[in-house]
Amino acid sequence: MISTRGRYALRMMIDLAERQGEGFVALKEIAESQDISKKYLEQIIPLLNRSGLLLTSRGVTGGYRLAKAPEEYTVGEILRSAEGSMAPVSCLEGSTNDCPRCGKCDTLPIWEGLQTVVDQYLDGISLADILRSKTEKG
Amino acid sequence: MISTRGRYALRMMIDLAERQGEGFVALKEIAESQDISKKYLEQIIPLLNRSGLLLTSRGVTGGYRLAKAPEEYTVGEILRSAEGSMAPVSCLEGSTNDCPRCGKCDTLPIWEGLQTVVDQYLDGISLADILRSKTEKG
DNA sequence: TACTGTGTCAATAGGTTTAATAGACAATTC
DNA sequence: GAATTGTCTATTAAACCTATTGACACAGTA
Repeated sequence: MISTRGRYALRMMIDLAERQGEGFVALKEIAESQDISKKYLEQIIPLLNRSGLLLTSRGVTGGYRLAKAPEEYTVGEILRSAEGSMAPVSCLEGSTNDCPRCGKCDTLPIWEGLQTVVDQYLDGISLADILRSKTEKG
Repeated sequence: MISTRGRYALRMMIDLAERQGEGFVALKEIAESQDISKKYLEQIIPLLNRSGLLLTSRGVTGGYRLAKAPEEYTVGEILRSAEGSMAPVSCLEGSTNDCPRCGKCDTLPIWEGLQTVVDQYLDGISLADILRSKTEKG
């Protein structure tokens, strides 16, 4: 289940992608246009920032903008940054599997396959794809 | 993220599938062989039972067995029974979407696609498939 | 320089969920 | 009727989710 952290992060990134060329956009504007608590978004931003997804400007004319072109962001990378991990089970988080049953686990291959399927799907969608389907629809 | 409810349920169903022909298997045996708290499994069983996945026998020789052949169970159906829902976002739970942003939501198509991909993967694996890959491995 | 609007960071809190544990009760067999 | 099984309800400790609050740092502008 994807929490509001990931969903809000994605909506914010889409909003910023739509406003490319407007320079830095204040968080207040994003929060209002997306109808999300600004204070809560504040907590999500560091998660995106430390992955280098955003550019920041401080001061009265400050705000955020995308660090790359919309084509270069995948939904998967955004969600993984915000959620910390998209692993379907905890033993697939991190680089090593610490589960004591790991060697004889009958279900592990299922979770590994699920993770592959999910990652392939989410990494196959870019921010640009989302903008494209928006203009097609409306 | 799949919780222990779903993971334990799946492991229990695999255990029962391996013991087909042994008649009714006591929960105590399953809990011990899978190293899962028997009392916790007790709570998961009603979730599987109300979906008709198990046959029950009470009394001193009682226990559980599969209601169908292993080929007829999919991993998806077991997980959905135990977890309640495999929807990636809450607005896709249930039959109607009550989200007020539903009509203009840019991200909804992404979650719908994710759900489709996940369901197709999980419903493509049967308990018999899991037993098969076990014997192949050793 | 003082002011104002921005981002940054830490702490807190209410609610829900998770993962159990415990105990009373019901059914069945020997 | 004693023992062993399943069934049901309640309780709990910990974690997590979803914010909210407030103090602080920074950068333009008057």
